[in-house]
Amino acid sequence: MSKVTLKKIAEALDLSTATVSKALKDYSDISLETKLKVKALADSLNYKPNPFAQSLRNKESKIIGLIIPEIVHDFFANIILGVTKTAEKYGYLVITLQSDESYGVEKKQIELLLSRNVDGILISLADNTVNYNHIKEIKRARVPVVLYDKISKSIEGHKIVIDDQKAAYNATKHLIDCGCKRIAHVRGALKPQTTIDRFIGYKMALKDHNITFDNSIVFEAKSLTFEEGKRIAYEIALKHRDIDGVFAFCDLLATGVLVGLKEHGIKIPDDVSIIGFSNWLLSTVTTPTLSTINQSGFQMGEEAFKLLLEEIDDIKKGRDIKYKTVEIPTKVIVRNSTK
Amino acid sequence: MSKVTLKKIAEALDLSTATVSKALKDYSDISLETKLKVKALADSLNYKPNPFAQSLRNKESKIIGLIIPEIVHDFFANIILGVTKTAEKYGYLVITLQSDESYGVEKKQIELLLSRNVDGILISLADNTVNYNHIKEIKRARVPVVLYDKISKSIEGHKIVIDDQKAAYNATKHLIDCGCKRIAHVRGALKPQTTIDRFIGYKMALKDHNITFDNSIVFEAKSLTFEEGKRIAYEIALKHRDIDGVFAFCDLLATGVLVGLKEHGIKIPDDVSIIGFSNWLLSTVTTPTLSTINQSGFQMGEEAFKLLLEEIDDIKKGRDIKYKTVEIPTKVIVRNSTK
DNA sequence: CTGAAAGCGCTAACAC
DNA sequence: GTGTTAGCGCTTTCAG
Repeated sequence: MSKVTLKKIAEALDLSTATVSKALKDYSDISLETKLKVKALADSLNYKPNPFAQSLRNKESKIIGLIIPEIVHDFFANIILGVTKTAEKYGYLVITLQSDESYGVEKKQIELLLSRNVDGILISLADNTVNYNHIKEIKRARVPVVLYDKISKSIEGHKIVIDDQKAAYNATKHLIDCGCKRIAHVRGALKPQTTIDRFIGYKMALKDHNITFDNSIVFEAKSLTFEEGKRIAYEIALKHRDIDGVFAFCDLLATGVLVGLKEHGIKIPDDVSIIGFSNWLLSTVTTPTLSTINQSGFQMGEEAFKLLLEEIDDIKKGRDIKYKTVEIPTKVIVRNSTK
Repeated sequence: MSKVTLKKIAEALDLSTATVSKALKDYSDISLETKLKVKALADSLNYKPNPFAQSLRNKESKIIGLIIPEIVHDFFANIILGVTKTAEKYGYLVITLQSDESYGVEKKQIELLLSRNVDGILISLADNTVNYNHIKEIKRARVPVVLYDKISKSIEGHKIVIDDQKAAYNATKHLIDCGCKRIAHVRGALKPQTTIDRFIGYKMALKDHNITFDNSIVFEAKSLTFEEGKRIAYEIALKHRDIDGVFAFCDLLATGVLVGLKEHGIKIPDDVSIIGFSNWLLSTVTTPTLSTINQSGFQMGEEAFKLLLEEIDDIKKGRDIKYKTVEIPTKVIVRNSTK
């Protein structure tokens, strides 16, 4: 059973390939009769256009690239899902690549995607990416790019973000609303923008509620791990018994803090309230369950793809584009670690 | 800056496109001098062959499809990672699709991948897939397929699996080695092969160690959730106080059981030892930490891709293939929920 | 050692 | 309404 092509259908019907092609695409200058005949045969032969030929001719692959820092991660996995499901709906397929949070890998993968002529690229920048030549490379190749989640202000283009400052503000405010007076923050490493923004949101909330900011109860996590959260909890238990609230950079750290404090006989939430960030699966299984900030990866992926598609269409039609930054809403999820 | 093509290089060097093409591919019938000249110019012009044209000519896309029941899942996410990283190494890119554990979606996605002429497909069957016409469809299109994780014995082809019976046997044996005499099993739904196999392994271990099997302490989870684990724990706490060990189908259920039993004042592992399955992140953050079975998704993905590549090559070279089933080893991870 | 030519399968401008 | 033609960019005989 060799492949059925336009030519075969044309020969069988004694038409030209051009007519067959147009008939299948419902061109207005083809007679109804011919269209019917052609479609009937194409159907019965189960004709499928050859995508290689179409791509060559149309100069588009209907495939986009998606670069993710880390696939095994609830939030990013949901982004993959949002992107692929939405793309599918619009006739696009997605090639997913993991950058391992490395600038070097990220750069290589962009080249790889470009060399395969993808129609667009979705990328979340690695934490150690400080140089944007690789992104400019994409622009130079006139391929649409949309930055999502970890973006850079110094790059022009569509962007999808969450408002980390606002989310952190709300998390901290929730602790304040629970009656906390002395609220610690467990932050991430110094550089990434998300860390900085969540720290800023935390400080703003304190200020707006007349709580003096005290840098001695801001703890920098050396790694975003459960163990590191526990280590910091020990420090709190030993040296900072007056703390009555903790806002942690992410759920894994928060879980470590929760378990670590409990080991020292500190009651959650009676003695200390804790809130995390991201709404990972594990925040639903701790005892008590962990309050957190929900950020919908699916929605972010969905919006990211839609913006990319918009840019693809704009470029195709030669429209000029005004770049947008879309914000995905976040929400405080109240569970039992805050009262 | 319009695209540089073979033709441009040929004209610039006053050669034919054929010669340029061959020079770049180091054909033996091209003079060294010409090769050097061509390569130098191609390099300086940053020539990249047009993949659409190559695909059309060579009838291969260098892209494979990967169908996953559920992306947001530690194990499957690791499989994606193993597949894509390995594929990348061999010059292939991966299109990932989620079947939502649905036969209907799975079937559609296969058609989609086939219509895009992928060079091969990797698939883990949805739990409710009982009909294999869609897999036969792939074979009919002469596209290589490899089944991984959730396979079917009635399909011919390469397969990658873990030995669920053996793994469950070892999990149960570990409980026995810990001194447990009355071991419950929290199983999954009736049908999927994994559920059945883990149940069989459990029974075999009991038998080999002279423990009488008792169906009244086999609990069927209606869903693989934390809450369901808790519900079953309550049942155990109320009606089966003599149970001193629990082997759960997966870590999420095990975590529910652990928390549920603790709520009833049952000490883990002193009163009851618990072991889960899959080694999810959450098994490292429970109190006590959860013993479990590790199954390497990365390795499974890696092996799956390699087998697929083997089949692709075999078909290309017209070799006949003898189908293999590769087993990925599992390991008992001893943590603090078993003693 | 090099090149002419054919063709992969499809599309679109243009002619009839 | 339909067909002719001319590619898209690459690879591979086969002839010279």
